Amino acid sequence: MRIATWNVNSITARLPRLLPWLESSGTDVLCIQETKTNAEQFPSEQLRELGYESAVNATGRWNGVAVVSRVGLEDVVKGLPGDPGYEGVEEPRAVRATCGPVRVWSVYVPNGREVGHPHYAYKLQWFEALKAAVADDAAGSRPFAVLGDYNVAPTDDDVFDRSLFEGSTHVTGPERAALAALRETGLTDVVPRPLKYDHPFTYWDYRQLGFPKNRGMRIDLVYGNAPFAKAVTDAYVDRDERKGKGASDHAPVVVDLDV
DNA sequence: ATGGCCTGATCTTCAGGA
Repeated sequence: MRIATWNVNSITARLPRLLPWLESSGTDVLCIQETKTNAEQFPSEQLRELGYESAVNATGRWNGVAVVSRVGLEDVVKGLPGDPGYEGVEEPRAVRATCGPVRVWSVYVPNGREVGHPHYAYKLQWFEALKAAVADDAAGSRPFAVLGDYNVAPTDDDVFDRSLFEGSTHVTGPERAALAALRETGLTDVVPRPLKYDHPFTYWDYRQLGFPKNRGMRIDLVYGNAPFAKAVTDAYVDRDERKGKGASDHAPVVVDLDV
């Protein structure tokens, strides 16, 4: 089984690349983030024509997540139990589904904006809710993974230049501690291999030649439980999908499983 | 080749991204 996660930065804008990529890559299950659409405008019908069912949690121009699968789609849960919400509003940042033998969450962790900003506190609270929501499955015997845009670089090697991130979000102790706490539930960071260069970056800023200069970050992560991690036969970043016109600023992370 | 931001809405400017 081939499973992937991809922050598409608008599924409407990305559709001309997403649909061919699903087929050419042979992806069975795709976790999508930043659909930037509401559920009604999500291209469920076009995906269905390719043989994929969709579970969508999306409400408008911001955020939005989905799981699309051609190997079954059951037990759908839209939204994170215990989601703290931001300024009193719960945002569409999580959706869960069981796809054949594997259960997945597609998550879009809050950005945090700046250290000390209310959005940063929200980010840390959201991680706590995520941990509570996945703990049982993380410790379970069914292959299970939380895939998505975590908006945290787990180590200093996961950013192109640590010195440029001093005082910034995505690299702080509390954010990395939240990742560590999540792993304590029984999850392992399934680190993909890079297809080029030394670091498996998954995001490159659109600005200032970020991609050609490989000024990237690894913030799109696959956290799998023990049965999931044991079944992994390969994992890589499909950086080719970051190339050219009409690319998202994130590349897909692809994982092959023997399940 | 991989080339100096992109997206959608509040729409000719802006918020948000990270």
